[in-house]
Formats: sequence, structure tokens, C-alpha cells
Amino acid sequence: MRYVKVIIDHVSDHTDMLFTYRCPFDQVAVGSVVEVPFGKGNKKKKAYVFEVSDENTEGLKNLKDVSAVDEAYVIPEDLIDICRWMKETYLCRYIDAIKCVIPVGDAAKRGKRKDPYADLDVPHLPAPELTSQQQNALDTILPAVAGKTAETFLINGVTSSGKTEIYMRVAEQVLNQGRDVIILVPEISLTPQTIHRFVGRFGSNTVAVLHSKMTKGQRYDQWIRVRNGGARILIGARSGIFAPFENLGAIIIDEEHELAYKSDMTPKYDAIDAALERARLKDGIVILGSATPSVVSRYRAEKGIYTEIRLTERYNKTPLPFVHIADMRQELKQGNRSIFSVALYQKIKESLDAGKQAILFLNRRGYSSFVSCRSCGYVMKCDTCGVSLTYHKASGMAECHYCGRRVRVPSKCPSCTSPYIRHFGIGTERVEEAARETFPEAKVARLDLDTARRKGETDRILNSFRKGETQILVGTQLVAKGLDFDNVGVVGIIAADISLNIPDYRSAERTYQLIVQAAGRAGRGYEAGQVVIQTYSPDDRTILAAAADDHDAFYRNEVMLRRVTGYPPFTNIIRLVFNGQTEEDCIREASAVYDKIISSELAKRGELLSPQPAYMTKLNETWRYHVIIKSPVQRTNSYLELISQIKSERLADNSLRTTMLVEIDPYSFT
DNA sequence: AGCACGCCGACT
DNA sequence: GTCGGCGTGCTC
Repeated sequence: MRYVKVIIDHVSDHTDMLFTYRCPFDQVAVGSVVEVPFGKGNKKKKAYVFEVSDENTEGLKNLKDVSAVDEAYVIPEDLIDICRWMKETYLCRYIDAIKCVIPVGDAAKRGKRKDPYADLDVPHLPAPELTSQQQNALDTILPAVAGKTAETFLINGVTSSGKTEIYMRVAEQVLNQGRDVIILVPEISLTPQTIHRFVGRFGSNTVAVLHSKMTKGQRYDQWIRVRNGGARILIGARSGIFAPFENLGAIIIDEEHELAYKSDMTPKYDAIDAALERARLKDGIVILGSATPSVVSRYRAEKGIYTEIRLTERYNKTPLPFVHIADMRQELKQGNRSIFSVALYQKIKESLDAGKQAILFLNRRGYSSFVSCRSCGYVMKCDTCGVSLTYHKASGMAECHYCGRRVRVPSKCPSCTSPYIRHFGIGTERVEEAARETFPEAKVARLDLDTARRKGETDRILNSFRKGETQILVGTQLVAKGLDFDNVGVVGIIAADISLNIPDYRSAERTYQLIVQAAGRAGRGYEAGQVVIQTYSPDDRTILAAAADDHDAFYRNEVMLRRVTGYPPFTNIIRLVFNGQTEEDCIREASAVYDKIISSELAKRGELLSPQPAYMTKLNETWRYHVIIKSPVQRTNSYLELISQIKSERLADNSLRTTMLVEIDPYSFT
């Protein structure tokens, strides 16, 4: 008789363990999906096989029998290993990890569906000649492919230095070896152009695509297609890292600095870390590519964990833009109270006069940032989320950007009854209005989450700008990323300080990337464009480095600050979030856990931050407190073990009134 | 989490 | 007597 250890398809901490069953079915292997009787009523439950053995090694009594085998698919064994790794790394449940590696949707609902890319008619595109830098890059990477060594490469390459061609040449070699390739791109880059490039080289039979706009049925089909060897290359967003290839040989992650690679749902995995682990299991290579690599990746390259490859030559040699920093404090002193600095006003005017276009970038939507009383300082906040409300002129309402609640702006301050309650700060709507007033001859369009909500609206706005029907495009980071326009004379970064001042240790890194990306939209034709960065901190090192497009300078300064302040790459941030009905419950139980950790020998001075109200308190009528640990990377596993132990102690204690959530390197503290 | 067992109160 | 309240404890 065979014995299997399975994870029951049931979301609960109390059943988050391996259960042993006798298995009368020969074909069952690690990764098989089975049906088992479970619990007192022997209710039939789906279960996933993690271990198979010919004997009952623990001598367990009264084992039940596996009742059926699901023949639809078997999960590849390395993905079962990835589930174990996710549980250890993110302290999630097995079942949460399993949900990541199985296809979405239900096989039973399989009807007639069209593969959206099956008859994509793209002519075969021949491979172009390589530049010497590209050739050097391949000479560095291909030996690792041939030798099947799990090596990670960081391609630090300026925009249009030909990274994609390198990806394709590597993919070709890996396919020739009989192994498969995963290519991850940020969701926003999953445009038809990207897909066409790969389909044009490898053919639609070889390439599978996964992205969030596909239906569950289409995604299920693609999953099965990959699983059955019907595709050899998968291009996908974050979750594509779990594509069920049997013989994975390479994982390529483009724009590796993007936040999109970090999951925002449980388990909050990082696709880059998952890629490194998966490649390690399969002796495959990982390629991370970016023009502005993350601080963590550059540090790892510096330490020799990654092999760094630099590409400095641009394919189409468009000159870099002229960058001007506008000191908004000076502007105010000189009586300019408008949104546009003199410099930006002039550059826009010059551009429009020369028949060129302008992009105005602002990382905040809405009309203004917050509504506040000038007499007493009262600020309108969301009752349930606790964050400042944003005034939207179109609706005339103050809106919560977390929960969407809308509130009418009162005519008198609810706190001191003064009539001087106004909105302050600026948002994209305000910039749009100012652009219309200041440049009445120009057509102005706005692209942000509000205008992009309607289906097809984003494409319509971008196309009319591309065709020159609109002259000024105002937008949030939606316009900053990867969009190519030919006729942009000037890019204005309206308020570089906004992202610089958000309370997050990565704010400088994000600001650098946003500015460089936004600036990259300028001067795409034959001549250099103009960039104006408006800021109240013109001497800030991040702003200066971004203006000079000097990633080395930015990195050196930032990595030094991270070392001093104890943030990644030197530490992992472990965040314990306590959710409860009352503030007292949160404080009491967060403090209990805090005390347990601090008295554990493990915690050194300064690594543990005492319980604090989470940035967004009272979300949905619950209170949130967090304890943050800055864990030096070499001790993260010890911390995780301790927290895992605390978790099981809490599980056994039913007097507890809060839930404790663990987040590793969270991407936000809200 | 769910589900069953269990030991008390108000109904035919 | 017995129907059902939800406290407690286990799930291979």
C-alpha cells in the first residue's frame, strides 16, 4: 500500500498541515490532485499531494483512504517545492501558496473558448545584427545556460539599448536545450507590441500569454497548454512566475525595479525572490533587466550575488534631454503663485509654438490633495479609513482614495465653524484646468485612474495625443511608463516632492525612477527634448541625481542611507499587523508579541519598533496596529522561526481578540 | 474554518 | 421527556 501526505483544500490555520492517507491509486505522485474523506463527517475534500511513500513510516493508526484522483492535471514537482518555500518565507498557509500554482477557474466550466493569441498573424521577424555590447552580454550569459548553472544576471541597460533582443537570443538557446522560458513584464507592458515581438520571432505555437485582462477560462486553457508542453515560452505578469513548465531553463524579468512584481494579495510574495528560488531548484538562469535597477538588485550585484552586465549604448541615438530644475520657493518669493514655474511656462510655450506637444506629469490624481480649514487647521478625513480626503472638482465632493467614499465639502468648518475651509495642494485635475487657462489655444487631455476607468478610454486618450489631436497631456504615472511619442518638446514634472515626502523608506527610489521615466518621454524624435522638474527641494540628492540621469550617484547615496537607517538591502522588514475590534485589544496583544520578541535574545537594539497605529487606522471599522522588525538579512530566518512559533502559540490561545498578519518586505505600510 | 459532540433551559 | 442554544475540541 502507498501512503500520501496531502494539504487539504481548506482555508484555515487549524488545518494548515500535512495529513497522511492510505492511497490505493498507483498513478498518484507528488503534485497530484486527489479527493479525500475529511473530518468527522468524512466530507469529501480536494487535496494536494506533497509526499508519496511506500510505507507508513510514522506508524500512524486509523488512516483513511484517498477516495479519488483528479485526472485534469498534476502540479509540477518544483512548484510543490515553491509552495513549501513560500510557507517558510512568507509564513503563509500551504493552501494560500497552492492557490498561486494551480490554474484559476474550474475545469468543469470548460466550454468553447477562443485562445486570444492562437491565430495572431504576425510575420516572422528575423533577428537583427547584434551590437558588440549585446554580443558581450550574450557571451557572459550563454555559458551558464550551456552549463545549466543557476546564475542570476542583472542587465543594467539604458533605455533602447536592446535588452529585448538579448532576452530573445537567450530564450532561443534555452529552447534548443529542450528547456522552457518564463518572461515576466509589468502588467502595463503587456501590450500587443511586446507580445508581437516574441510571437514574430518564435511563432504563436511556441508562445503563451497570461495577463489579468484574460478571462478565467482563457487563463485555464493557457495553463493547461503550458503544462502539456503546448507552449515553450510564457510571457506574463507577476503570477506568470508559477507557469507549470516541466523543464524550466530561464526566467527573464524585465523592468525588474517595478513594484508590480510584489504581490498585493496573500501570500504577498515577491516574484523576483520566487524566480531565484525556482531557478535554483531547476538549475536555470535568471535575467533581471532595467534601466534603473532597484537598490536591492544593484547591491546584490555589487556583492557578487548577481552578475552585472552594463549596456550603455543606445540603439537609436536620440540625444538625452536638457533638464532644468525649477526652485518653487524662489518662484513663490518672486510672486509666481501659479502651478507653472516661469521655466516650465516658457518651455511649454516654445513647444506649442514649434508645433510640438507637452506632457505634464503629477503623481496625484484629483483636484487638490486635501481639504483643510485655514483658521483652525482641521483636515477632512475619511471616517472609516482615517486618511485625508481628496477634493475632486468634477463631482464637487471630497473622496477617499482608499475606500471611495464621497463626502460633500461643508461650507463651515465642522470643528470651529469658520467659513475658511478650502482645498489645498494640487492634483491632475487642477493641473489640467491650469493648462487650459494658461494655454487656451492648446487642446488638453488628462490620463489618470479616473479617466482610464472606462474601458478603451486610455487607448483613445493616448491615440489622440499620438496623432497630435491634443497638444498637452496631463497625467499620473500612467503616462510616465514606457510610452513612446515622437513629438514631445517638453516634459514637466509638476511636483517632484509629492512622492519624495510620502512616509516610506523607498520614497527616494520611487522618486528617482518616476523622474527618470517621465523624463524619458521627452525628445524621442531626432532632437533632444526639454525636461523641467519643479520642486521645493532643489538641492535634494535624489532630485539632482535624477536630473543628471546619474543612477550611480543616486545608488551610492541611497545605499549609504539604507545602511545607516537599517533598511533593505541590509535588512528585511518584517511587519506584524494586529487587527482588532478595539484599540485596547490591538495595543495589548501587539505589546505582548513585542515583549516576547524583545526578550528573546534574538532581537538586538534598534531592530524592533514598538507597536504603532498603522498608517491607515480603523480600516472598515477595525483597528490596526503594527510592530515592525528591521531584521538583518542573515538573521531573517531566525526571526521567522520565532514568529512562526508565536503564531502557533496564538493559534492555541482562544482568548485572543485580534488577528496577527505577517508581511515580509511590505510594499506599503498602509 | 466547519462540524459534531455535549450539557443546560423552555416547550409539546 | 426532547428540541435546540452555542461552548469546546478535533480534523490523517
